[in-house]
Amino acid sequence: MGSASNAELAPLLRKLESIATLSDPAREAVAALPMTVRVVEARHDLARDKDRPTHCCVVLTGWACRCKLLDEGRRQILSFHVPGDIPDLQSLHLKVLDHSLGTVTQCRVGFLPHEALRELSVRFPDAASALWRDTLIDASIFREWMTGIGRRTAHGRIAHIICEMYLKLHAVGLAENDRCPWPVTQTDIGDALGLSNVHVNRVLGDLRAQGLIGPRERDLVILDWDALRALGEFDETYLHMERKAAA
Amino acid sequence: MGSASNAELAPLLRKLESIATLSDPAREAVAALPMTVRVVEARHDLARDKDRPTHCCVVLTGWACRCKLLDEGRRQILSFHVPGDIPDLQSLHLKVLDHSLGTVTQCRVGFLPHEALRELSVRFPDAASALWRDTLIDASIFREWMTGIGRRTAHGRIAHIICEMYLKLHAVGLAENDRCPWPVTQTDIGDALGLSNVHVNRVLGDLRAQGLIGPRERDLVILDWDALRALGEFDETYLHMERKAAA
DNA sequence: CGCTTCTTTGAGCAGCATCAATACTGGTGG
DNA sequence: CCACCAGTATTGATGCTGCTCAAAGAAGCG
Repeated sequence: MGSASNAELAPLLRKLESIATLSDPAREAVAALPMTVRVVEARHDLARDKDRPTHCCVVLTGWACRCKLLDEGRRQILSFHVPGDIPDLQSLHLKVLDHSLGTVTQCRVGFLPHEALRELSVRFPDAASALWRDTLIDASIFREWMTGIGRRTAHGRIAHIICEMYLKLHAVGLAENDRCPWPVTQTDIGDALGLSNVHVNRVLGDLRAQGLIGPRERDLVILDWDALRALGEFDETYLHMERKAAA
Repeated sequence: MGSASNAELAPLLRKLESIATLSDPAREAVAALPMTVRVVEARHDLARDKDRPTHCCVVLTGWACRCKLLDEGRRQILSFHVPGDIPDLQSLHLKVLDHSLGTVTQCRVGFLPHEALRELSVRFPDAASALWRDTLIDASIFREWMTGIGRRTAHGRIAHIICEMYLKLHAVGLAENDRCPWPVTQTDIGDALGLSNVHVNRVLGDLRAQGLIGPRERDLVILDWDALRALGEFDETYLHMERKAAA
């Protein structure tokens, strides 16, 4: 456990300022939020379905994801989260969690007491708006994923999520030069997109063979933006970004 | 066009009180919101993708839906809306619409100026919480639909949406005795669940043959709740209702 | 270097899409 | 009152997309 500090909260501030404009007092109030920090190993739960959390989590480093578990091991990943995200901000107003939250990679995670966030919201309406807006963008991404899963081909879905994750990472300074971290397994991608891991593998193979993305390595390399955008019918409006990037 | 009145706003109040608790002053402030009312015919747009609305819509009677349109006539319906719902509440904080909103049946629709809602939010924090909460439940339903489309069979998805719509209608007093209005076409259901209209027809036929729902008529009749719940793995937690029904 | 996790590849198949034709239903006007 | 019409529901035939099962490479890690 650590204690609150401006440095620790930098990812959150950068994220909020990539989607909204904060007044100086609001920014300072966010930076002064009490936060405890923990390092959580990869593939561990941060909160479970049916929990009644008293804190919200901020991802400071690493990737997290939210998911629902069904019968017979079926899993639906609902979202991926990168530094600056507050994946369970909705728990501020929905007492019971309707899904689980866990790490994908090892993460540094900050815990913000609901009480402090509620007080922030009442005292700084523009901070409240920024947080509300964050949850609305979250919902907008759900709509886009739903559309992909319901009505796009496997190739389109995968092209689309590549575009999305690159832009999300770029907005917080973690992607540059058409290259970004890609710590998720093909099974993760499948569970996010409603596909089997085997089929994800084959489609990624196709995209590589067609020169849209680079060969397998630690980072994902995007070789042909136009083709990916076209294949995934990608239109970034739904990300509702205020500015292009923070880096 | 009409003008604001308590009677017109009753569906909105009933909906908000089914998901949150309002203080007396907040309830009165909601009832005093300025609203213009229009009757909109079935299958007409209320707002379009890329619009920058200055009002939010409240459904007063009838059903509405939100959808995204893709190439080659593909369509994804994102949600269905019944009286009391504010389908585009997110436009209060997201300037550009990322999808369209239209009527399913003929509707009476109320239009609430963003300005009035923003003022309400600042003056009555518990009204703001209720509205924020409403958008969070919206998002929760998106997560559930995403899970269904991604990981449930066609039979499960259809069973699930039947359970969901019945409960939503029941919460605002529009469903009783395992019977509820069902004004959507099989193509609508398909576009909501990522299925073809033909397959929806076959699955509905199965559900009827197995005695889970009644024969085709104006209303949908639920004959076997337990079987539908099991088939759709339906767990209403995600609807985050505060009380069982208003009727 | 041995273990586990992840990726890759092959073979066979099932769920659901597509195309196409036929019935039904409610609403309309003569 | 009935014929007509548009939209919707139903049914059949066919085949593609993506699933399942299975096994063999790669890669990271202690």
